Amino acid sequence: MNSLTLEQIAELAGVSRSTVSRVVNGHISVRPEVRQRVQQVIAETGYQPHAAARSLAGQRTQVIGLVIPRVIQSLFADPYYSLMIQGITQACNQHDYTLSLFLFHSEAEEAKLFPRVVGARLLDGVVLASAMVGDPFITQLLASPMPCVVVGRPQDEAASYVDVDNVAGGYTAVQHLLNQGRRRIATITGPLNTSAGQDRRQGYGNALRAHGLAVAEEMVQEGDFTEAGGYQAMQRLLPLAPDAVFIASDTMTFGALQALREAGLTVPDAVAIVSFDDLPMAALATPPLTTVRQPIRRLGATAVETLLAILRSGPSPPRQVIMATELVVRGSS
Amino acid sequence: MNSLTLEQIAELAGVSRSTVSRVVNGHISVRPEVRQRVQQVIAETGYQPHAAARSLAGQRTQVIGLVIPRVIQSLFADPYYSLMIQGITQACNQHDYTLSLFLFHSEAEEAKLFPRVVGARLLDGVVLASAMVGDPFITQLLASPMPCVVVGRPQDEAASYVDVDNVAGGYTAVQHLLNQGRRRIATITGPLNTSAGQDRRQGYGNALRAHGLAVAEEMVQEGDFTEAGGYQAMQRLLPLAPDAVFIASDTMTFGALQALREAGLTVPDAVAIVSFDDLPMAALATPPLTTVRQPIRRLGATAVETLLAILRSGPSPPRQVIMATELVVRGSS
DNA sequence: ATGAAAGCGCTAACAT
DNA sequence: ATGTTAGCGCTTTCAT
Repeated sequence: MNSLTLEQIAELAGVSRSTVSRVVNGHISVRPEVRQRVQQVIAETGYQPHAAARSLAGQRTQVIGLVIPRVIQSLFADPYYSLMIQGITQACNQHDYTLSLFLFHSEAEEAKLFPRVVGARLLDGVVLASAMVGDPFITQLLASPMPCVVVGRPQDEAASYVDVDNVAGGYTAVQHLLNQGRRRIATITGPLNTSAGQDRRQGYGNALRAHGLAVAEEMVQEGDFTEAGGYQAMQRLLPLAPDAVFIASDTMTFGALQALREAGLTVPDAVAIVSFDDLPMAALATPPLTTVRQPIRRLGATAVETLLAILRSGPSPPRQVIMATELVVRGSS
Repeated sequence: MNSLTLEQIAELAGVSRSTVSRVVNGHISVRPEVRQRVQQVIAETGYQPHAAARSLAGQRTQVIGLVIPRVIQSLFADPYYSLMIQGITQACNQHDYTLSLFLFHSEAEEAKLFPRVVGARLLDGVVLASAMVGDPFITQLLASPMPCVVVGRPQDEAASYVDVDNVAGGYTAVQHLLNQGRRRIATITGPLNTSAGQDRRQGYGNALRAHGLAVAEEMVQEGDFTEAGGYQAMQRLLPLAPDAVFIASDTMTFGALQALREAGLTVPDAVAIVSFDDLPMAALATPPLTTVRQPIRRLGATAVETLLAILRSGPSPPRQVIMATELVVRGSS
């Protein structure tokens, strides 16, 4: 079906190579009738341009990378990533870009693959997700000339990024609990070396302080965004007898619910819970979760679109998009 | 850091372009001292070959594709995919291949992207996952000259594939329930247009028949591998008062447990459950799940390795790998 | 063992 | 509006 070249199409259509190239790339300066004829031949033959030849001559690959540095393995299993990837692929498909996936399992892999990611010119740009603050890969990547959009809030404020307003999300969650009359409000945070972990914890503190309450450090337990981590963090919290917990992800909440069940505590009567994400499973939990919804798919799609905008019109000024969250009230609070 | 070309490295090392190329590609016919000198220069300069130029001249891209046709969106959120992707990326990283991800959200996208996947020569080969039986994309793909390994059991027996023994897995699960003295054993199947759905259901039937029991069609409820689907299927099963259920995926089991809780039925006392996958969450459920473990990561890695074997030594004979499952007994049975 | 040279299939600047 | 031409950076015969 296809090892035709531009040259052959040109011959079949009785025009030059350049004209075919112009048609393929949608340039304007081609007479409609000629364009028509060429398109006809292309359709009949099933001609498909050779990607490598195009990249070589044209200096762009139409490929972008999704880079996920050193996720803890169980963390990547969070449906969060699947949803983000769905948004990313959808945007790529729509804009005729191909997505390459770089998932690193160790620092050694990061180091080994870094040159290939930035040096082999096989990527026009990169979406960087779920980076731990201070990961050397990110630092290097942002310092390189490779166009890059971070999903999350990078330390480097000159970087382009797409994020949800995690501080506001955390604030809203805790405010909701306060409004319900809860006062012994604990939190299970995400990893505090991620921006999402930090920011949601910040929102928790802000809300308490806004209501004249102090943050008790023992009421703040760090989790790791996994179900097992949520379970353990909740167990550490139980002796403190909180009447509510803000948990920084739905997945951790599933683990925390388990710990509460084992302790014989009912939700929301004994302990109210608000969590974060609104995964598809959140509505199906027992009880259904009150949770701060973030638009995960759109986050992924927006990251791609932001990257494409940078590819079109240059890296400056950095593009920074903050998306809103929305509190979804269900049975757990 | 890098827009060096082979030519420049050659000059710096005082050799010809060809020699540098030989060193880069590990050919034998280079004097050790020369090789050394060239490698030195490469290391010092951080030279990285240009991927597109290489592909164009060398006829191979060192990129493979992971193609997932038309998943229902919520299905892709199953941690199963994350785990498989982890195995796939790990194998790719190890063998210096890049992975491109093609995730289709509609038949229109499949049709639009098919020519790019097989025609643009940007892929050396393809791993095809989670295909529905009879999906036109698969038919076309297997008919094309693109080297391909299916994860699952394709209809076309001439295709190369990697799968777990789903029939045996289902059999073992149900046999376990029979051994516990259960007799009213129902099943919630996967989608019956997938090979995994079909085969696990087959194993269920085989086990019943082996014990002299007949399959009652109303005890077989089709699910869709999602939690919501499991919930609904279990609700349909409740009026039939099964004393055990074999559920074809852990994710569906989470939904089914919810339905049982709402009905006030205890697991395993009133209803015993065996499911399939052994996701990380399975051990944390209430109760912990008895489940048929399948080596999801290794499945992904093996698919890649099988594909690379085909790339090395041709498509025939088709390579077909069947991996074993293992029953993990926990609290739900 | 090494170098010279001919492409791989395309884009884009230039010429017409 | 269209054709001509010079690369893009590499691999791979073919000489030597």
